[in-house]
Amino acid sequence: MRTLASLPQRYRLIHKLESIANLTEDERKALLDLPIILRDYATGDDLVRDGDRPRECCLLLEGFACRYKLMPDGRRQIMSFHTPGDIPDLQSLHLGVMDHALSAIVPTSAAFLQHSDIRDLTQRFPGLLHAFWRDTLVDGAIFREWMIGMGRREAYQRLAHLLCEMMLRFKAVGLVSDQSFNMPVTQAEVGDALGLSTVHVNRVLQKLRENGLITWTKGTVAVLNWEALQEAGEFDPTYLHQDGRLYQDHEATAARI
Amino acid sequence: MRTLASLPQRYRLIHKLESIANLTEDERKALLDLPIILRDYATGDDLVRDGDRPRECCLLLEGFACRYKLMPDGRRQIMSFHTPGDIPDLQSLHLGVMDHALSAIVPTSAAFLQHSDIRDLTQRFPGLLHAFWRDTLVDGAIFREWMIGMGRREAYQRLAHLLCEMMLRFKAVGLVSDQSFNMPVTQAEVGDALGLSTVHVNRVLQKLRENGLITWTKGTVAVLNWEALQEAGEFDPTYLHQDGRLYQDHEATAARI
DNA sequence: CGCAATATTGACCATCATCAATTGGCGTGG
DNA sequence: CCACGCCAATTGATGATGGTCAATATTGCG
Repeated sequence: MRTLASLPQRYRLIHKLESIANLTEDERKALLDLPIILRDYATGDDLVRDGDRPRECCLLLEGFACRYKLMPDGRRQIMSFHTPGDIPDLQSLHLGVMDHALSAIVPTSAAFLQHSDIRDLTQRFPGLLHAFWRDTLVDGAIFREWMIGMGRREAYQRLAHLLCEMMLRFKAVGLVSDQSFNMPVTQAEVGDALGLSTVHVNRVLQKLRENGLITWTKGTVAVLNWEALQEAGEFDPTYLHQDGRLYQDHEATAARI
Repeated sequence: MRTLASLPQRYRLIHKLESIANLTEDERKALLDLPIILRDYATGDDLVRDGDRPRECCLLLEGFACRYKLMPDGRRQIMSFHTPGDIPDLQSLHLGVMDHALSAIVPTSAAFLQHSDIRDLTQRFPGLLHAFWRDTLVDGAIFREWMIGMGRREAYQRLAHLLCEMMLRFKAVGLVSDQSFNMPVTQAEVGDALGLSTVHVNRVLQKLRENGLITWTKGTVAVLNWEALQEAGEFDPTYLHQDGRLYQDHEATAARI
């Protein structure tokens, strides 16, 4: 049986969890010993479908995914974006039925962890149980923040805020370099996430560029003026609860593994 | 030291939890033995404030509360409504800092449970730990549904959807009789929850009444046509995951296999 | 009875959606 | 190598949902 330890991306989950909780050496080891099933997906494929009753959770290794729900008329609301290191359907551990779907936005590979294995793990390591619980709570906090955006922020702010959030989340898994990160989503997808039309996303994006806040080409976002971007989005990172460890040192963590 | 068992509303929490999970006799008893601190609040008071680092969770006994966040310009976004039986800040068990506030919408009384007592309880009763975790996950599912509403549903649908949700949630704690329930919120508060202006809430409300779907006087909502209301809100109750007993059976079955 | 909060109504306006057309990038097959 | 096709990005024009402002009723309550 294959385990997480056999993968080149094995450190992603550890980084992610350590961005929100503190892990012991034993816990790190136990995580890496998790048996996995690898699966690859093409753009647009569903990893988990609305209505499913999963018996496994899915750890993203490469690519980019989103959770979404379709309206009866076919329109789509995207509820979250997910980077490598995320376990977007961790909730399925305790909510039997999926009330939304998870799909790959670009070619994506994922490691599937059996619920039974996770239950076993969290029984042996209560610290991991709390880390996972905490992860689902941060998830909820992000939903709340998106609600605020859609309810009370206008398009320009909303987009700026999303970019700030993604910047920090990518940073937490070591995927930001030189103030840029890979954000491989179409403007239509951004619209579905922010509750805006594609056309409007395009126009607002142009303003962000005109104002010298960002650059966004070929799926790569470069933040030119972090201060101004935060201000434009009224961004306060508290809700991300990325305070698992005060000072993160990814190099050190990577070296240990 | 006072315990939950000494209160007339002691069964609210049990009802609530049993609407989403299955409790054993021992677990029910242990819940009722929780030491509590009682506090009463007037309309508009904060039970928990943005930025707090709580060491206790708050179980609503009477009244009605909401979680909200203020924008820099003073506008407000309400992120959830809470009925007696809810523990709206259960998340504070694992997220140190409050990223929003909790306030009383009408005179409200609450029983505060120390984090340490809850931790103790969940250590002795893993079933309760899972029930609490599940509760926070249902919370998240409701946030997602509200996001969908604000992103993709227009005002009329949005309001109808909210009423459907509240109906089922009140039902779960035994607070619906004769297709009516107490919804003591102003139109301004509904607006802050749905991302609408007070004026628009008023107009949409009138349409719901004109169409014979509901009545809403003196804080009491009467649902005149449940079918039509669900249809108007495109309401699908799956996301409330009010299938605690069913679900637990599946889990137990799964565990046995 | 009278104040204050809430609900209601009307007029006007802004953000953003919709529709439609054009451009540009890129891979594929001839 | 180029034409074709497809998808994403872009632009323009028009309109609708819902916001804002302001005034007036209504209700609750001390």
